[in-house]
Amino acid sequence: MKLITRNTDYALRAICYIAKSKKKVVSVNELVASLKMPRPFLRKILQRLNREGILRSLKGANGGFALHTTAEKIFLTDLIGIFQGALKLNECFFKRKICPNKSKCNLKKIISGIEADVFKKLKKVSIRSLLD
Amino acid sequence: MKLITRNTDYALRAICYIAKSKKKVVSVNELVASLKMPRPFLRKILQRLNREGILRSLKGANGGFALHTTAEKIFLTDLIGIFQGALKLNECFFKRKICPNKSKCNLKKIISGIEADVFKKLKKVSIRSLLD
DNA sequence: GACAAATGATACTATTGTAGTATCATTATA
DNA sequence: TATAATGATACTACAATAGTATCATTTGTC
Ligand code: FES
Ligand code: FES
Repeated sequence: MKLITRNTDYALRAICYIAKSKKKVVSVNELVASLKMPRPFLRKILQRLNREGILRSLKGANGGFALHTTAEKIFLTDLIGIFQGALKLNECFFKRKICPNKSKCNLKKIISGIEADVFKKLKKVSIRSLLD
Repeated sequence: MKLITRNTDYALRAICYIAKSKKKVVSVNELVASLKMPRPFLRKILQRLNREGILRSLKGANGGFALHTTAEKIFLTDLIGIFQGALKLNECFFKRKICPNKSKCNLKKIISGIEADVFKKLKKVSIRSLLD
């Protein structure tokens, strides 16, 4: 079971790199050279981050990607939300229908509690806090 | 992201059913009729649980499955371990090699903490505690 | 002993989610 | 206008999950 998939992880590294960079705007070329990630995959990820408002992009020569906001305001939960969908540890499988048990199910209560807890912790993790 | 996959979930329900049943030994027929799960899939799961020492099986007419131990001694983490492998939320993707950063990586520390916490909570959940 | 009712073992298929590629269009700078 | 960048989109590859199908073996009952 993975809490963080590869695209989230790559996104994280790329954003951290950009945040640490002297230059505001960083090209995919530079990112690929430094982070050793597959270029087309990384491009897809960065384009997505641009669409989602985490990064902003500049086209044309000398173009690249920059933070749209600051490292303090980007959270791990944002990235997980984008690339992995809402965190849902919890889902009743009972015949794939809405479960008649839902309200009294013990398991659901337990898992929901864990989920809330995990989310609370992840929500505190900003890019800034990962930069050392 | 799923904390509990379908085979773990089915295993859980089946074990609970057997634990609640008046009869010690319950046949797949009865389980399928009551729990409405796909029969061959459930069989595969039960056979696995037998091999893993959670259930014991009785072959031949009037055969079926019974708990190998008591409901107090079977934990959610056992089932997750069997069907989903060791819980590892955490794994550095850096070029798939062992990461040189491992010791100082902030992200790793955070995720490891969360993992330990989740595991601690799941470890407390016995089948008994799910029976109402 | 024959038959029926059960599980054991094993190999196969289907679906989904993740990971990654390929290509062409568009934009900005020099 | 050539070039260096991103935008958009469609496609392929791989792995994990979910499920099926079949035949062999064991056991109780008539
Ligand atoms: S059995 Fe449906 S939510 Fe638990
Ligand atoms: S970067 Fe390798 S463990 Fe975090």
